[in-house]
Amino acid sequence: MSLAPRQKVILKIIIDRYIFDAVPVASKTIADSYGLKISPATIRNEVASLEVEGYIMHPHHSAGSIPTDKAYRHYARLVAEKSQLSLAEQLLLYQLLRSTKGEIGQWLKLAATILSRFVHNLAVVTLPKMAQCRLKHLDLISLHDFAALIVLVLYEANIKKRVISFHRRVSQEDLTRIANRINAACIGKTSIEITTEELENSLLEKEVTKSVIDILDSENKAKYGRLYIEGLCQMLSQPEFSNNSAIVRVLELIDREDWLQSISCPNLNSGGIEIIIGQKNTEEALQDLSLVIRQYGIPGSATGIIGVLGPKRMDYGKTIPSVNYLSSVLSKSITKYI
Amino acid sequence: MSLAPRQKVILKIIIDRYIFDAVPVASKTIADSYGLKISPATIRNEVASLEVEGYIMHPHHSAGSIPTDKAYRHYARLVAEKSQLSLAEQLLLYQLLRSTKGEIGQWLKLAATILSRFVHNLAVVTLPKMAQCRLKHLDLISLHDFAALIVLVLYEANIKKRVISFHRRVSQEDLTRIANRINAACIGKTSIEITTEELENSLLEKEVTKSVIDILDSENKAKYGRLYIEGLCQMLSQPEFSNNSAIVRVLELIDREDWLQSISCPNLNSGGIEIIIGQKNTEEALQDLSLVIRQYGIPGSATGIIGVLGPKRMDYGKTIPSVNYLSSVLSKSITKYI
DNA sequence: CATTAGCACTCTTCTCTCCAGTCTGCTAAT
DNA sequence: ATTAGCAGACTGGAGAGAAGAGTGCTAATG
Repeated sequence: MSLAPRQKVILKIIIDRYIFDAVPVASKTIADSYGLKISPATIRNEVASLEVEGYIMHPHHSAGSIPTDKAYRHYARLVAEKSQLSLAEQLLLYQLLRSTKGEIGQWLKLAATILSRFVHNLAVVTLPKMAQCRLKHLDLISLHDFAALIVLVLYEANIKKRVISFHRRVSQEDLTRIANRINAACIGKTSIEITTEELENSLLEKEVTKSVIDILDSENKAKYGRLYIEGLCQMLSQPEFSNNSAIVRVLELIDREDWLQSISCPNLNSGGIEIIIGQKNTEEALQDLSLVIRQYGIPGSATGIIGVLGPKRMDYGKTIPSVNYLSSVLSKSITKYI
Repeated sequence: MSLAPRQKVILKIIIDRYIFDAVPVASKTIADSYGLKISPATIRNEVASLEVEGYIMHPHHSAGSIPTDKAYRHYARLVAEKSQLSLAEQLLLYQLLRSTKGEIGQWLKLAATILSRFVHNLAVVTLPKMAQCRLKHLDLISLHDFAALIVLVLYEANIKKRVISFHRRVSQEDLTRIANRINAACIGKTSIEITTEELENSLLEKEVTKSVIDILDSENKAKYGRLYIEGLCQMLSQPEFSNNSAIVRVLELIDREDWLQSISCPNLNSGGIEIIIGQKNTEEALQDLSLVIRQYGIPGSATGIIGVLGPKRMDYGKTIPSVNYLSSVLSKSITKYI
């Protein structure tokens, strides 16, 4: 059932207000502010039907109204279509993002920090990642006679390293020779394509190739690249986290490396923004929280995600366009690094 | 003034007990437990002199005793000399540490996780780092015509990368040639030694060399290598953090990248364990906490640190030998990676 | 018929008090 | 030197009461 226009206005006021000060909104407050020319009594009637429709609830009998998950979702859908950052805000974020150079990881971390400060919640950004990693360059560097460092440069400018041990002495010359051979044969290939090659002449070469495939495979298995999380204390300063069991729940969640992987985000691959509010979260620890995330990067090639985690009572009107904007900035700038 | 033997016993009981259950210790509790054959009244007399000496205090007039910073320091000094992990504990930690392979960062992170679970507090471990970084290997990998990825392998198996942009087209062949020349001339050198070289023939080579020096320099500037922090929620489950302003204070501290750098640890470079309790911390946010850290690695070559952060009321008897033991294990195993 | 004023009722929150429990500090006795 | 005993101090929780905020309902109003 659709809401009457005035109900929509009242609902919006309740949500805005509650997002602002985290206090249940009284009918008098609604009537007073915002120049609505109706009395508290009328508002109470409307609020009663909003409650029947499941958009608001009361924490106790004689308390003001607070929005339900349904209301937040309704609100977020509206906001996602309409809200944009002002030019000044866009410029601010853009300028802040330019203040580092060089390393993509540092830069994405900066992006997360900026986002978290801007929306006062926790920000997550992942390194961009290919669906199937391809080898760009291989180095073998002798550590000592019986061990070497494998350095793998992937497309997306990502670097993986691993130590490999040998049962016999191996010189740097041997290693260089093997690296050259593998580079010549495997550059641009995925782990599957490398397996089909039959380049292994020596046992050593075979061993190294196996490690390379192993590294590529383990990289492929991950849904996202390395995760940067910033602004924990931004989020935890929110009144929702005044009792510390809520804090511990969040900390335990993000202590787990894979928490982001287990969240299902159907819109993400199509490039849309994904807004998961409250109970809709499959992850139990997230059921009092909201997650706003979006993909960035070059679809089909390297993609990462950027997003915000916070209480359901987050400022969607600011958060959603911020994520959208930063996602597009990252998408454009990422080509520099790849 | 030195304490009488019985005072020492009582003091130890108070500290042990308070570390165990975080509740002020009453004279009756002391008398009852531990088979002391003296009455609460006698104990109260002794406690009174302990208070005069500054070893204990009372949170309010008729409350039990809690240890002061001075008491903790006294206690920690004793423990640091005597305590050792049991063989079973050593074996446990050792086995747990073997469960990963390949990448040093992952391994150190695992070490931090194990330590934090073991002592129920926050653990910090840094990547080992040379006082002066030396170049081990340089790679230049073309990203596109106008940009390349500089990959620097340092001793300590540490890898640094940076994107460099050019004003004209540069092919992979050019890059490889430059990389070979720089490798030939600079391997094993520090940033200072490289500057004195006069190998820059082309503008391009000059530019790359400058970047290399820059990367080495910025690496030199840092006091410690990359920091791994684990077990935040272990620490925050302690009763000391039941009010969340204490939590936010800690979070704000470790959000700052450089917090560890600003702590002065005179014992660290001589290889000893450093125990900084309460007010002795220069960092204000740490003044209610204790930090137990120690160097590991190969002095003069690559060294890192490993330590534990927790409330002053931490289990020094377990924490100190754990840090000691893990530091020595890391020192031995680190050679595999370097 | 939508709107509103008025009022009874509910629930929270703050403060105050009281009481039981805990523990110390002191004194006098051993 | 040690201890028993007791007064006094402080905490923490329970309970009561009052103030305040806000709703739901009803009846009146334009």
